[in-house]
Amino acid sequence: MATVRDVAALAGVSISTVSRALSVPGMVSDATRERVEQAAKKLDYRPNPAARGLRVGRTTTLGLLVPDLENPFFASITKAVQSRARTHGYAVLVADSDEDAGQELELVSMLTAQVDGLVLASPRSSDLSLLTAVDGRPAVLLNREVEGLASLVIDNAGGVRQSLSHLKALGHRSVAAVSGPAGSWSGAERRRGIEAAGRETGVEVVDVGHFRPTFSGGVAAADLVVASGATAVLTYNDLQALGLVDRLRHRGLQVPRDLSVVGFDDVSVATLVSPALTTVSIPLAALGRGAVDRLVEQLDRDTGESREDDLAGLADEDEPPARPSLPVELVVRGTTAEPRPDGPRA
Amino acid sequence: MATVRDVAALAGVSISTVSRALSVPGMVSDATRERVEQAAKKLDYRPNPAARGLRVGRTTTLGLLVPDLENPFFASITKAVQSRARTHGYAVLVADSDEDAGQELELVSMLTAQVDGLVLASPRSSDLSLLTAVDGRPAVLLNREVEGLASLVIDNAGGVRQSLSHLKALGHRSVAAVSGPAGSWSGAERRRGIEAAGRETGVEVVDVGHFRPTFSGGVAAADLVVASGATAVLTYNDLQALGLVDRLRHRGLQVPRDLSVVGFDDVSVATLVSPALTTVSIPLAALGRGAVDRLVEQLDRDTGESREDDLAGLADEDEPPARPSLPVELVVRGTTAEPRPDGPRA
DNA sequence: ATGAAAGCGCTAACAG
DNA sequence: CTGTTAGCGCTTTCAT
Repeated sequence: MATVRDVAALAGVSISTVSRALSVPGMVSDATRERVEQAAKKLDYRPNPAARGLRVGRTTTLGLLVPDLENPFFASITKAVQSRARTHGYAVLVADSDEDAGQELELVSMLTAQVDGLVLASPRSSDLSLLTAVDGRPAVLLNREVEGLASLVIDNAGGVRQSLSHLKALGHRSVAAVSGPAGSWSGAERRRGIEAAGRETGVEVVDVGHFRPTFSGGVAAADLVVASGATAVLTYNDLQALGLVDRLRHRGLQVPRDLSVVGFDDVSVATLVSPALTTVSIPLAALGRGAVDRLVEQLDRDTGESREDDLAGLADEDEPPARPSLPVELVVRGTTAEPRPDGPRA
Repeated sequence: MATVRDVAALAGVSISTVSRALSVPGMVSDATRERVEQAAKKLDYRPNPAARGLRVGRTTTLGLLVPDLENPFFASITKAVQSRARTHGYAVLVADSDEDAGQELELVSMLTAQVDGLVLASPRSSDLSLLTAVDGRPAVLLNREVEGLASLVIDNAGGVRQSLSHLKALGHRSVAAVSGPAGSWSGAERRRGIEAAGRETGVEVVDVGHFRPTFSGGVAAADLVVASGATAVLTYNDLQALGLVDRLRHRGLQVPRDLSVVGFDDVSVATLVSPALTTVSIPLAALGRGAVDRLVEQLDRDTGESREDDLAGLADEDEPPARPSLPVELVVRGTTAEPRPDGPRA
């Protein structure tokens, strides 16, 4: 690989001129800048990011930690994050913790050494572990809130509220709720949201317990849902909904005739099955982008923090930037309908 | 972050001793090593990878380039690659080209500067572009072969052969084939394989043309398949198969009663639909692992190439390491059955 | 076995 | 506007 020296030699200037011509173009004469640029192009010169990073103290690399890349939710997040990071000039190091809290923490400290900031998607570790692992370094939590850390979340409560309203409007009076994993932050949020919405709307909510956020989790929940006597069900996520529908079919029950089903996430398979799944759509791309933007903000602040000085600083402290949860949207497809006139089950 | 100097100061030794104690433990006395290790732990010292990289000339980072992270095939590859890379001590930089050949090439040259080697998964660019972009640097192609580059592929021909044999055994005599994107290397491989297998088995193969490797691509192909009069169809991938089945259903045709369908890839949704898809299963994890292993081999060779010298070197040249395509396996599920006794369609 | 010093490629003072 | 120089954190001769 060509270095500054090679370019400098070819252009007949010093290495610092090369550096300047390429990064602060306004600081050199047009003539030399031209020559340097040509020399650089001719040698296919690319500044060594490691060397620059060492000098400047920034790696222009972000770290992204996800629990499972094969989960379409995180695949989309990853796609959005790396795309947005690139537009900001950052590369992204991806690490998959395999849903393991221990590995998660280790990965955080591995990544920490080689990145400027971290995006932690749905981390499984405890609040405290997370706080100490991050240890004040730039980081943004996705789909999780921890006091003291920047985070970006979706409107979980709003999502389940929309679902319940939809079901009520169809005429359902008793709705089952399948909860997600016991440790899930968003699961807890949604459960709370469902209960609140149930009270508000006067719809009876029957919690059938915690189930894994997978197809088989949904299969396992199905029979309890049927036994509950509810005419509709809200699952923790789409995969569960799919498993539930499948189990129902095997039992000879039809969706939505015998039971209405609403998922959460709107993963792409939701439209590939029939009937297509009624579910809550999450702005995945916006989530990923937002996380990167927030992280880059932090990074920029750390760098050029002495701009408008105390005035701007104080204003910021008085009114911290609004940090709303991202809106979600119920999308009604084929798995919801009016309840059977003659009672809950077949 | 703590540096070597901090550790050296705390341990009361020189910085070079710290470096040695931590990387070549056998080169320092047990006593000092102990002290250095304790100091390092106490300060939570982590060698700065960028600095080490600058000195040693290796970044211990690998680059992975994929066309689309949201495609479950590549999500799995990514998961496997980053996992395997970690066991070899490498971090991985992920870049998504959005199926765009132009971006792909640009990303290769961006990544090149900050990684030791590249894994290029199903690259869309031309052979020549790829060759010049890689330009002799360590790289491994996944799911694509280019003369002059290391690559790892699956047995595409074997997969379609198994599919066709299965259909023939069920009694099918005329099978439609939906091709993938015109530029796809594996698509071409499969098409060739189908034709060869057709000749061998005496089954008539009707190519209905190229379609996008997506659900909608399958929907679009469905009517041509029906019109072809074939009693079964081989699609380019599972997503197509799903779309095809869906379109068939809308036309009032049943799978597998009216038409048998075989996909390719065995993505996880294949089992989530009903009937579950008969498809060709690919060893995703092995593919990802294999690519990393091959890349790391190259890297190690470049480093310590003067081990057994000419003898080993010559032996290697005479007999290049076996590079077989990875075996695939047909998994028969619900979308294939005997053809209707009374003719191809309903 | 250990320390001193050079230097990886780059940028940011500091001269001129 | 441009050149010289120091030094980011680390490994690796080269001495001792």
